[in-house]
Amino acid sequence: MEKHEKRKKCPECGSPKFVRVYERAELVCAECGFIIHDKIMDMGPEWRAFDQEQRERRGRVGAPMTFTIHDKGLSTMIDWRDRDSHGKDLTPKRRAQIYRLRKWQRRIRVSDATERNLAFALSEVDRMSSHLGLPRNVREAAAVIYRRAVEERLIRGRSIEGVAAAALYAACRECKVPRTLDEIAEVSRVSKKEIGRSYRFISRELLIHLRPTSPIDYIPRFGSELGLSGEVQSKAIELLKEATKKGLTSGRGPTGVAAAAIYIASVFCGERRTQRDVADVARVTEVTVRNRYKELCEKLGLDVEL
DNA sequence: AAGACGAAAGTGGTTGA
DNA sequence: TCAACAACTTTCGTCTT
Repeated sequence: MEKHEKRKKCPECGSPKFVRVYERAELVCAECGFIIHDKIMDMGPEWRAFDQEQRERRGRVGAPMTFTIHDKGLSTMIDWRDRDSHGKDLTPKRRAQIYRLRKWQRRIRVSDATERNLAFALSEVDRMSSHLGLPRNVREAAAVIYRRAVEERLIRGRSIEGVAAAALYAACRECKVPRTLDEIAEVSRVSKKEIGRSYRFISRELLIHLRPTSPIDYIPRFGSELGLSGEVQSKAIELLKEATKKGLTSGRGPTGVAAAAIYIASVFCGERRTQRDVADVARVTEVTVRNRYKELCEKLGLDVEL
């Protein structure tokens, strides 16, 4: 049995220890925090089954269905070549028939405006996700939210891009892979302001109630970007749990708090990063890092020896 | 020379009348 | 609709390593 299990090793530090973070769809090296694989939720199609039992248990059949293609990837395309399945030319009569079929398929598939808009919106979601390197499950979640928004007729008067970006923002938070409004806005074609407005609107109308983003959710990403070990990240999370208990995080920007925790943890574990570096990945200023870090030190009674 | 620290003024968004 | 407000940023000068 065990022979088949090739021990994976971290490409960064060679450690065989990993921490699985399902909610974030990440496989994180326990030693250095390197993100091995951010798509562990996407385990591929179950196209093959090796015995009768597996065949019966197989959950999905056929090509995988997805919410990110406007017709859920289930439509059949008529080939554009005028050949039959053997590659022979079609008779003129047959060609005319196929031509008419193609015409109707086009009309049915993306005929009305809503279908076309949906297709466009979902391609936008996909484009933005690619830019941000988001795992597939987040894209699916965003697509589901967008579809619901369409069904509830919430798009009228709002831009498709705005709502698409808002759906993605919501999906990120839902999946605990938060991105800031700024980050979304950067890869979007609309302003941060509009995304925020759309987000508030659809989350109210669709009754999506998301807790305010926890600074803890930012730790793996920031830690990884700074090349910090799992040890530092655990320490930072520990710090943040303490801080949350004492109400130090409410009313503060989660990225700033996360940055401060990372900074403290990095110093603590002898893997120091400068305030500048930490501030950069968290997209806040050094001043904010300092202020949060001062608060944390004082109120948590930490002795800081640098 | 680079990083840390802090004061002071400015910015954009929320809130409550 | 507007003003007060808190969080955060920008800028800049000083201190520390």
